Amino acid sequence: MEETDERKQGDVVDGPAESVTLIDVARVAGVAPMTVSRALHRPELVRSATQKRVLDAVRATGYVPNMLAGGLASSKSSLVAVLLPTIASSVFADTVQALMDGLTAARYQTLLGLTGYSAQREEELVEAILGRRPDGVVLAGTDHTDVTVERLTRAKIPVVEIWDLTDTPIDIVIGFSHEKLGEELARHLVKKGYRRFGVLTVDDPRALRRANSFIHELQRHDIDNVSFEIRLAPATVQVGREGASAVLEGSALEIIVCSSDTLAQGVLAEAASRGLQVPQDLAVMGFGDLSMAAHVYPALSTVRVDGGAIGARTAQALLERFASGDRAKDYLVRVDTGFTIVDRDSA
Amino acid sequence: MEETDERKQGDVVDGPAESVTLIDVARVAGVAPMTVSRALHRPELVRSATQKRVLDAVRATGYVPNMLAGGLASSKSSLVAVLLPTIASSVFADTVQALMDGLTAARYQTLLGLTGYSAQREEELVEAILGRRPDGVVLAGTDHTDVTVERLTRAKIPVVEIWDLTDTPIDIVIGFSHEKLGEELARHLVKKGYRRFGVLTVDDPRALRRANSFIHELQRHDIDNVSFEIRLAPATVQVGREGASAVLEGSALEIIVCSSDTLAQGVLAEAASRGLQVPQDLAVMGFGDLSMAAHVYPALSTVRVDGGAIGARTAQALLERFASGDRAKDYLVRVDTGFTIVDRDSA
DNA sequence: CTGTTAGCGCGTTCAT
DNA sequence: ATGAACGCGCTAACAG
Repeated sequence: MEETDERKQGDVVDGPAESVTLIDVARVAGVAPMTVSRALHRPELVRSATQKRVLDAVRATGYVPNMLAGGLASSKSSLVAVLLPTIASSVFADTVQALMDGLTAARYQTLLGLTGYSAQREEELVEAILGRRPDGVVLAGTDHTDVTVERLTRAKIPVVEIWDLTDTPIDIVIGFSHEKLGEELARHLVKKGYRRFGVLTVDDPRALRRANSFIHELQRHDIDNVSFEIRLAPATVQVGREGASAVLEGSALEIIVCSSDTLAQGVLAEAASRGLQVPQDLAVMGFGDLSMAAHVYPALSTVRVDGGAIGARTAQALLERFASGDRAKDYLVRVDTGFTIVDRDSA
Repeated sequence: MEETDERKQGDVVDGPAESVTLIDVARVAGVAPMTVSRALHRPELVRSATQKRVLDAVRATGYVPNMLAGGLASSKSSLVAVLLPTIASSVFADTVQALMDGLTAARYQTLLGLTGYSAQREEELVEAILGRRPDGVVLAGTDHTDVTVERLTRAKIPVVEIWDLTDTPIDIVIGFSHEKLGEELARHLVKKGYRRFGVLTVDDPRALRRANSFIHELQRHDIDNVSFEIRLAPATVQVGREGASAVLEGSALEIIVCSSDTLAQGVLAEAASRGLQVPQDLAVMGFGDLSMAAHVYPALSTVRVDGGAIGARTAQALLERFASGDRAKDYLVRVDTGFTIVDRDSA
């Protein structure tokens, strides 16, 4: 890392040095401050001639509205907080993109917080973030500390829990049931004739719930000897490969079910290095949204989730609430975005 | 998508309905509002007995400081804006993670904006975001509209341009030279004996600069017949695979240089489907930070960039500025984080 | 359609 | 170590 610090040349930018306020603009435009405010936010309430003079004054002065002041005065921040476990996990990428697209179009801005899969960290972040008086909060998952839930409830703003489903949401929940997914996947694979299963998962709470309900459903079909391996998050290809070794020890398996496409790729790599054909010798099941996986590994089966839909629906739900002025949430919304089992048949 | 809206059961949360203010806390604690403020922000200026009474009152009331009001009064928002082309491109994931880790530890919050590689969109976002009076701004790249640069300069706050290097930064720049990278890579590969090159890139500005300087340097070594293919961003594996087909048309190549690891994976897939051994029959060069690539494809060469270091260094630079009270930037900082050519030799 | 008054909740600056 | 007065920049609510 080469580093240089140098004196800056004497380049002074012309124009007003101090921050321009609404009052300055009003003075230049020859109107009252309130008229400037209106011209900017509710142009329909202002004569177009006045409107023009104001806009000219804004341009002339380089005025940038202070949203801290505006928010304080109006109790509306135009801010939405988004709390995710991590940004690394690409499963959330589409969701965030769609969510932000929707919010930005409606002139909302996004405050991002990273929880690292820790409910404790989420709790701290929620406290800090509520100080910003966001108009809404989006959280990944439904596992929160009691304090988090209480703070969120007291804030009396729309709260959306995503990428999961529950009968007792804080407010709005948009996602799918990880239990149902595990169950359906088990039934699907049993019906296809698989009997010797391996399960490889990281210790992310939602992944564990999928795995547990998967295994539980297998038991209902009298399949007990499942080779079960849990690794520490984050899920990387390397973890997948090492995990595959562990899972494959002992009895020969017909299929390994992974908690993510990334893990699955590691399993594929391990399979390849052992000379196993996928899916003939060993089938591999992933989970997620990594469109890459399907292209690179046509042999990989996966459970696909539409992260973009979750994000888009979340933005929509928030904007509806904002528009309706329902700052107090007096009805629940529960959207099941579902999932799709994408199966590469062994022939 | 199954959807349900249901009336909420009559669950009223106990505790104060309206927002608690500093004054309420002061009343409960039996002190002046100012003392509460101090107890919270500068505990060392308050007697520990008073301190305790205040904290008890805070807990009792469920008070959450209003940072809009605090920011307005103190002209300090504790907010850092981060503008990225996209969140999908995993190259930025490590950077954002490290940046936010550093900032969060210092109690700064992060406002995220997605520009979609559009300087115009960036300009609009900058305007909107400056209204929030952030204490600092982080931008990907150094290509901005004049208006963007002017607004940022006028804001008189630290501005960090990352993932690129320039002699004329707005303020701070932390990254590496894409031109130098292209040049060095060309020299490296020529020295290794390669002569028949293909280049596959997406139209992201920085990728194009790498590609152009790469090709230019090849020309200085009398290599002109480079098979050059530009595709529309975003870079996906699918694009990589299709692009590979295009690049491979015409004369046989010894190596294909890609603008990202993701594209490279598509090229690898295409190579495999043509029965080409990598790197013996065809070498493939990627770019980025996708640790996955190296594990899944040991045959893939790449130019590795330490995104985490960029993020960490950016946080550090910002925090230094904040601490020094240098709201007006009167010196330039230029950090070259460099890059590493990781070569899988053909034997 | 436009102006006036009042205050959002907090921190700065003095005084005590 | 603590308190009182003032204002940050803006908008709600009303008046005209």
